[in-house]
Amino acid sequence: MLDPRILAERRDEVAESCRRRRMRVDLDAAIGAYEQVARLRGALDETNRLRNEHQKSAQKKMEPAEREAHTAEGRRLKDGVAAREAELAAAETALRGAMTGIPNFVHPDVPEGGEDDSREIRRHGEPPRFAFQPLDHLQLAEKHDLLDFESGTRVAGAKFYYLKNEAVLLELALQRLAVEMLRADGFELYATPDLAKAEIVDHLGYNPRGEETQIYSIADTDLCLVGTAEITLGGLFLDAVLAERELPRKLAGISHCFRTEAGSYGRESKGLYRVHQFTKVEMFAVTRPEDSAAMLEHLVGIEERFFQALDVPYRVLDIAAGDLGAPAYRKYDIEAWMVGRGEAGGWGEVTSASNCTDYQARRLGARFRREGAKAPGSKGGKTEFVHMLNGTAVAITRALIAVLENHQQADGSIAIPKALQPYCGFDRIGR
RNA sequence: GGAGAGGUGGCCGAGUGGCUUAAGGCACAGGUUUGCUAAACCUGCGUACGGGAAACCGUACCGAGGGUUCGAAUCCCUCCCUCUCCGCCA
Repeated sequence: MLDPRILAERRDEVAESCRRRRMRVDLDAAIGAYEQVARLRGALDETNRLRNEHQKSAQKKMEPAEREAHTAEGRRLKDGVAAREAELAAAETALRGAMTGIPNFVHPDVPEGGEDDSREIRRHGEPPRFAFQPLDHLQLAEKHDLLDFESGTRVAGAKFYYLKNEAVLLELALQRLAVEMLRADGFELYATPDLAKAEIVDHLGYNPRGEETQIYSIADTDLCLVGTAEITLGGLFLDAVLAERELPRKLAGISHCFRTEAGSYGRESKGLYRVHQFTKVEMFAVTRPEDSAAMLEHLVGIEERFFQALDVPYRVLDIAAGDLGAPAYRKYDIEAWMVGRGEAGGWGEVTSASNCTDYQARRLGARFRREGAKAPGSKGGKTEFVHMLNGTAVAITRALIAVLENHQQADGSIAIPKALQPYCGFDRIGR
């Protein structure tokens, strides 16, 4: 969420950001709602002040008639307070509604346009050339008995699957490789809840309910199945006030991810590419405002090192404004080469790293106190909102596609990248 | 799941209707003093919003939400959470 005061001050910038994102948002309604809230809060404060004054004057002996008049006046004041509180609550609800539709600012260097306008900024490795007809990951899985989509469909529904045999060990190996790399880089390791309260989901900028939602809800509770550990890692900082010397915080979280994939059936959704459940190791960082840009580069660097270790060709994209999520100020995706995409292979998204600046932090109440400022318990310690970033270390299903398809051999076997071998315990699938 | 006890400021902890818009202590910050280490004393010390150049002033907040009352940390109701014991269980 943006700060309504900042919205009022920098209205034109926000309007520009909405234009670049191709979103139509009524900014003036939000500004008006904020002014209304401020006005009503002032009125409530004043009414409360009168009421407090009135009560203090009652702390003495009074004649019955005087006492009665005083009591009547007290009732009147109380009703006034209640009425203004109701007005204020309604206005605050309206303001929240207006503000949640407004996306974050956009970094000036982010490319204009939509999905197809993202800018390729780096490329590593070359798509493999096979002297034989390569198979896609579904065919490879069939050949080596690695996946069971049919049973997944029968037991849980379309787009659910079972991993089997070496695929199971590869899932664990990919997790372990990612976790070891992150630990070496100073990340704190977490295994996180797969459910979160709708309120937390909302605070991270995801929409937990409604037609378009990507999020599953648990019936008769206020819980959601998380779409990413970004939600639960971010939730760690609910109403937190951190010391400056604690920053940056770098957290790695393993979770299962659940997505309804509403409206996405039939689009690039072959096999494991788009499924309702997968396992992910997520990176989450909390920084001072001046450090978030460098942290975004750092997160992408880790993602690149991971795919280099898997010996998979990839490219890095600076995502265009029209394709950014509402909380993201800037986003880099990594696309790995996938042999099975399109006619002759293609790039498929495997990771995504976003700098959400203070957009999520404001809603979560995640702040920090500068070193110069006084500690809690003493005077004058202004707090500032932290910046929050997230990035995929590894989304197992998509990494699995890339590994299987890129490392298939002429004899039909699949070579396992060296970096994974210590963790999975084999160097080849098949033969 | 059953039974009991609790949730007060960064921490500990007092507080059963107006004399507390939260005592006292710890921690923290500034100062005074004692020729070391250290201690003693004084002062200050929550968060958010609004007003003010500032000193400061106003309002809200004692787990959350309702209720009673002219007045609630304090009484009533609902919910959440924590702890102890029992049961069950991976």
